[in-house]
Amino acid sequence: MSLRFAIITSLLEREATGLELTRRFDRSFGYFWPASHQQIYRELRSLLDAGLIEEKGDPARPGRGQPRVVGVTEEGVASLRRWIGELDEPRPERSSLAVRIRAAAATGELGGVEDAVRRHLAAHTATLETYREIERRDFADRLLDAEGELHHLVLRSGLANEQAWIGWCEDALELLQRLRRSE
Amino acid sequence: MSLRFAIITSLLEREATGLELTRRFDRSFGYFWPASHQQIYRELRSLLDAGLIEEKGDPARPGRGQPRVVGVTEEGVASLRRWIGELDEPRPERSSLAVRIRAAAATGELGGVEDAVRRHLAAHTATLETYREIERRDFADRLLDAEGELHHLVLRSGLANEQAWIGWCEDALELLQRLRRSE
DNA sequence: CTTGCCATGTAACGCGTTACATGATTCT
DNA sequence: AGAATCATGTAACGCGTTACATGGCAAG
Repeated sequence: MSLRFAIITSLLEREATGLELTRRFDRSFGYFWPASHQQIYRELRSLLDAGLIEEKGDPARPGRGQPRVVGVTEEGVASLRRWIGELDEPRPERSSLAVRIRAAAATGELGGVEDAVRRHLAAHTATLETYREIERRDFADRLLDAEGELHHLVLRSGLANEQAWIGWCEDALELLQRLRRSE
Repeated sequence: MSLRFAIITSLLEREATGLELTRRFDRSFGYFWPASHQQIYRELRSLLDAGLIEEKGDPARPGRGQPRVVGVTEEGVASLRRWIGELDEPRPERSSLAVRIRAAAATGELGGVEDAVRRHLAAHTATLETYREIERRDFADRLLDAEGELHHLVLRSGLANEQAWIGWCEDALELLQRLRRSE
C-alpha cells in the first residue's frame, strides 16, 4: 500500500506528469521508497480509477506520447490522512550477503564472499556520501520549519541505515581476511 | 534467487522435511531471510525439478500428509558454490514509516504518526532482545571455529540493524513530540 | 530524415502474502 | 468419534522487475 500513498504525497507536494514522478522516485522520494516508471504508471491508472487523483490541464490532449499532469482529489487527500495513522509492522529484513556468508560457512568456500561484501560496502559508501551531500545542502544548521525538520528526520533514517551497513561490512571483511589467512 | 540458495544451505547443514525447513525459516534462518511454508514448498518443487535436491528415505511414501525428507544433490552443492561468489547490489531500502512522515509533513496531520513509530520501536526492541539472547546463549565469549565466527557475524548484522532502527525511532518520537507541543 | 530524447504505456515473470484444501496420526 | 497436530499442498493476488512497444517532437 505504501507506494500508493507515496505517490499521493508526492503529488500533493506538487502535481506532476508520470515521468516527473518517476524522476522524483529516482532521487529524493526514491531514497526511502523507490519505484520504476512501470510501477508508477500502473499505480496512477489504479489511483485514477479509484478517484483519488485526477487529470489536470487540457483534457483535449489524449493518447500516447503526450504528457498528462495529474493532481490529488479531495478524496485522495482524505484517504491519505486516514492512512497516515494506520499501524503496520516493520518489513522483514532480507540480506543476500548474510545468506552468502551462511552458505560459505556451510561449504567452506570462503573465497568468493569477500568480493560480494566489498561490492555492497562500495554501494553503501556511495549512498551515504549522497545523503551527506543532501544534508549539507538542504539541512546545514539553519532554522527549519516543521516540514523541513520532518524531511531531515527521514534523511537521517537513510544515514543511520547506511552507516550501520558500512560498519558491518568492514567488520565482515576483517573477519573474512582473518579466516583466510589462518587457513 | 536468494531463497533458493538459503534453502540449499539449510538442507546442506542438515536434511529436512518441508515443515522442519519452515520452522528454521521462522527462527534462525528466518532472521536474515524469512519465508513462509507456501514459498518453501513452491521452491522445493522447483529445486526437485532442477535436480538440485532429491528425496531421501523410503520412496514408497508418496502423497499428501506424509513427511518427505529432502537433501542436496552434488549438483545442488556445485550450484551453491557457484552462487556464493556472484555479485549483486544491496536491496533498495523501503520504509513505510518514512512515507508516513513525509505524508504527515505534507498534510500537517502529525497526530497519528507517533503511534506508528511507537509500534515499530516496540517491534525492533523485541527483535533486538531476541538477538541478544541468542548472542548470550550461542556466542558468549568462548572460542569459536570458523563456522561459529561466521554465524556470529550474520547475527551481528541483525543486531546492528535493529540498533540503528531503535536509535532512529527514539529520535523520531522526540521530534514529533516537540513539534506537537509547539503547535 | 534519422537520431535522440520526452513521454506513456503493455506483457510477462518472480517472489512474497493471504486464504484455503487435503490427508495422516495421535490423544481424549 | 472428535479434536488437535503434523504435514503437504493449491489458488489467487499484490507488488517489484525485466523487456519491449508506441508515439511526439526537436536538433543536426
